[in-house]
Amino acid sequence: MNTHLPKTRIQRRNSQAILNAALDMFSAHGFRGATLDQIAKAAGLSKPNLLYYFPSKEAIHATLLSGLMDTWLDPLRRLDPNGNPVAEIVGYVRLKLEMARAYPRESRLFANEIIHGAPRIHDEIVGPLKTLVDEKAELIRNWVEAGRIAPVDPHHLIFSIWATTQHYADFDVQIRGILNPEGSQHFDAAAEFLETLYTRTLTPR
Amino acid sequence: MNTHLPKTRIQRRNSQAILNAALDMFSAHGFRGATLDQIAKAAGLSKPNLLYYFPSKEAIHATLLSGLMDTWLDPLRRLDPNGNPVAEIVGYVRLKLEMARAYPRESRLFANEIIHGAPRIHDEIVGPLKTLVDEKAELIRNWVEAGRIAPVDPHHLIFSIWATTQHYADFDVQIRGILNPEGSQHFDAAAEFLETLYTRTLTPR
DNA sequence: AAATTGTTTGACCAAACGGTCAGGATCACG
DNA sequence: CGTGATCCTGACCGTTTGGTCAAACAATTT
Repeated sequence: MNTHLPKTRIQRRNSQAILNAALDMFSAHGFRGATLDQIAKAAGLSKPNLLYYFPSKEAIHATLLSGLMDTWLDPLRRLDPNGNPVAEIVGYVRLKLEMARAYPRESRLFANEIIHGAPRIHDEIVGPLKTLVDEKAELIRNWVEAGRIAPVDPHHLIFSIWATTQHYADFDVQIRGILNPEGSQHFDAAAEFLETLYTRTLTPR
Repeated sequence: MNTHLPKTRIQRRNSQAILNAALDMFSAHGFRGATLDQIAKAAGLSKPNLLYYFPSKEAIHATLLSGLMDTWLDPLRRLDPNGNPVAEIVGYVRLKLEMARAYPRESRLFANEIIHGAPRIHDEIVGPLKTLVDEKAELIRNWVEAGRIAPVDPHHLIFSIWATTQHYADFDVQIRGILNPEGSQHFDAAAEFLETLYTRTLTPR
């Protein structure tokens, strides 16, 4: 492609500017809703110049998505079989929520793709993602069987963590409309709530 | 407008066909991603004929969205101050999940709108929605103070219910890719998990 | 300074899009 | 049957969009 191993200084700078502007636009308006002119303008380039760095709109989107996948799944990968089960899972929740706070654009880009049927990352989902999730679900199942956490369906537990944490990024407008928060303070209350939610659910009694 | 009180039989039938086809397209591809030609074709009409029933693409979308809002919030409205607190909330969860199963297109339409900043329903959010949510949050707060449910942040409790239930509609593709379910059986397991999640969280001890 | 390589642009294009319009077909009803 | 209202369509239009291209400009190397 065009973007791995950017050689010159200018290439690195412009590719980065394009990807950043594209992330803004794609996450705010969706793939179809974002235009090359918008992206180019936001990146401070002309449209032909933008297309000098990426062969197509599709290519920019693909670069963003594939670059995102790894980062996005990393917290789950780090769920440690040797740690304290409840602490591990609650820690995972906290990490995911911090990512929703720090990288809402990425979360929305991802959400958009999935809502629309994941046409460009379907293989990633039924492949590596499923493998990883199944592996971690198995780990959780073992914790349940060992009586170290209260019984729960591991897959649905993971889904609920994704849902509750990413919700704060994806539905940001709705939450702000209701809470009227200043800045992102409400994330602290969210963190506390989610910690309570999962601690009570998972602590064996 | 054009669509309230459709007079003739043909008007009723075609308006309905258009809205149904539009719901398909908008929920699958977003507002910008859906085209009038697609919608018209899916509704079995020509594009000019479609525009005989609705003045614009925007109008179709607005009709869908406003028609949806009421239905979507109804379950929350029915949270009963006189019922058993835990049962009321768990019942609300169950209802929302059933809606996600029965009306995934509506859920996605809504999700799409919010993700993209709710440009067309922002007033609804900071107005009626906020009012309703604040009112129900107050109810939950009272339950907490009366010791009838364990202490939780009411707003974030509601958010988590929205997130976990709608997730099964909005992220359907991802969930199917991971679980490989037949039909929508996995909704039963989801219902059981969520019931456990909220029962353990809310039951006072 | 010349030559090579890398970067940027204005002008342009074909396709797709939302929407219009004049007129033709069909229906309901006296 | 006739006639007015409703319903439907092909042809068309202006704009936007993703993308191309030849040529100009800048940087680097020799």
